[in-house]
Amino acid sequence: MMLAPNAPPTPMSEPLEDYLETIYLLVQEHGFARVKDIAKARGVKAATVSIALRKLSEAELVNYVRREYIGVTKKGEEAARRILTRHRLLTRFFEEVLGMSPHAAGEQACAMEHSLTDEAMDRMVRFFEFLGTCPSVVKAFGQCPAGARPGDEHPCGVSSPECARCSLNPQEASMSIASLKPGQSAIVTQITATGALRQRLLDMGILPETAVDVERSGPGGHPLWIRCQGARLALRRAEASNILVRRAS
Amino acid sequence: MMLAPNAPPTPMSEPLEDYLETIYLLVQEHGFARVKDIAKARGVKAATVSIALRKLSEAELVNYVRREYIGVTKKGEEAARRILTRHRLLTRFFEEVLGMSPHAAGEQACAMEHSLTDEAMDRMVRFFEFLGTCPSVVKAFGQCPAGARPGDEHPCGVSSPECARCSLNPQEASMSIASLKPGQSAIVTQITATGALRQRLLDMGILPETAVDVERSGPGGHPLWIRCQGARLALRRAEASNILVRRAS
DNA sequence: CATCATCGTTAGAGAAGACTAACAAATTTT
DNA sequence: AAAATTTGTTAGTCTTCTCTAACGATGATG
Repeated sequence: MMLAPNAPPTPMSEPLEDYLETIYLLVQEHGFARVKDIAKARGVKAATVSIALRKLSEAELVNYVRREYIGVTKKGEEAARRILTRHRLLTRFFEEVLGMSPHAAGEQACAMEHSLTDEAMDRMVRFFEFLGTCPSVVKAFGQCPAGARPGDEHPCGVSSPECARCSLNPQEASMSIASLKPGQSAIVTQITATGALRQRLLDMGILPETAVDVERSGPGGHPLWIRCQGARLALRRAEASNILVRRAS
Repeated sequence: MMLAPNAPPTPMSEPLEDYLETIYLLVQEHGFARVKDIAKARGVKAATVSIALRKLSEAELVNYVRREYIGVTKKGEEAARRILTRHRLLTRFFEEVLGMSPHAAGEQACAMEHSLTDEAMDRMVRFFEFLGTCPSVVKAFGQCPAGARPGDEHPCGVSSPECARCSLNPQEASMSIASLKPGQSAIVTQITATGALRQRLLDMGILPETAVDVERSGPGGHPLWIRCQGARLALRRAEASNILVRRAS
């Protein structure tokens, strides 16, 4: 299976990863990124950002000529999305599973996003895939009163009829993204790929419960263009068939 | 409620926290800690450890005279146990919940232990308390084949008879550690305390599924001495009654 | 068009953490 | 007891990230 060789990303320092992430987000949100805004977002002085930009530029992660437009390169975009995906995944864990506030969950995710290994990320995604099809688990946890003592009445008996996976029409449930038509939207439910391909798809931001829009879908060997988390991605059909979705409701 | 004022621990840098943690573990394991061993454990040169020791000493976290015995102060022990408890908690999550190998789980925990907030820790402990009484959840996740597709046959329907909490004899299930006799051992199942007391108990290493041994248990107002994770702790009865245990099997 | 405010850059400094090299102290061998 | 090895310390250097201060460049305004 011919794949982009999954270039071992040059190890980047945490601050630099943060700058790259910030720049990516600013460009996505406002169409441009200024030194001043980056500095404000990261809580540092402009001078510090200037230096960081030079380093990111040397590493070919951002396109940038002194005093001019700041853009993220192809390579930089990949790295930024990699971090951002980890951020999203961790935030969801702290928010949806542990029940923290969006703000606290985001802060916690920020602190941990740099050190989440590929393996841990993979497992966490599987956990979400599992929870997504058996949501009664998290529900039971959420309803379980915090201070409850053993023996207390509480709703921990979850029954399988609630299990979305079991009660789903298999035809509908196992739809792959490759079977969608241009213009259609869907929600990722599961990534069935394994190994390097799985990691690559995850790094691109394809996580369970992520919205994807199909933009172009050629027949046969043509790639599938999708939008996911604000970015355009091209997938081969062999890759796309490993992404299961449900139609957006 | 008169409590140790829960001194806002002087913010310590990550490397220093790591040194302190290492020293604590070495002392606990071998009875002493040498510069050489600390350096080896942390993967740095002895010279670097020397400097770190001076800083830890200035912060009154370790007792240490040049070229002499290296010991951890009371204050240092508290800080070390705080980190170590986070380490244990995260390791358990990656190992028991996500199913990673002990080694990979430990590495991942190491990287994250410094940034786990009090709130996230609290919520995570609650999650474990929940899982401890409803183990079928993790079991179902573990058995759910990784690549399974929706519609596949799989064991996600967990029934409440498996719920330990529901089927436990309430009398036995809600035993507090305060009701144990000297010499008896038990496993923590739940910490019912809230707020600062809860945080303090957690920081001392009292987590669900942790073994505790009662050493001395005076009647009435006398404190309860327990061993937990290799350390001796003195608890007031009011504190101890907030720790629920089951007898060690 | 001249002036002024804003924005970005450079230069210089400082803290933290690590390293190497040289040296001092302690322990073990011979 | 002397020599050799091991262990720990100090001094000096390097890198990374941050800051302040001073200085250009850009663009808006009177």
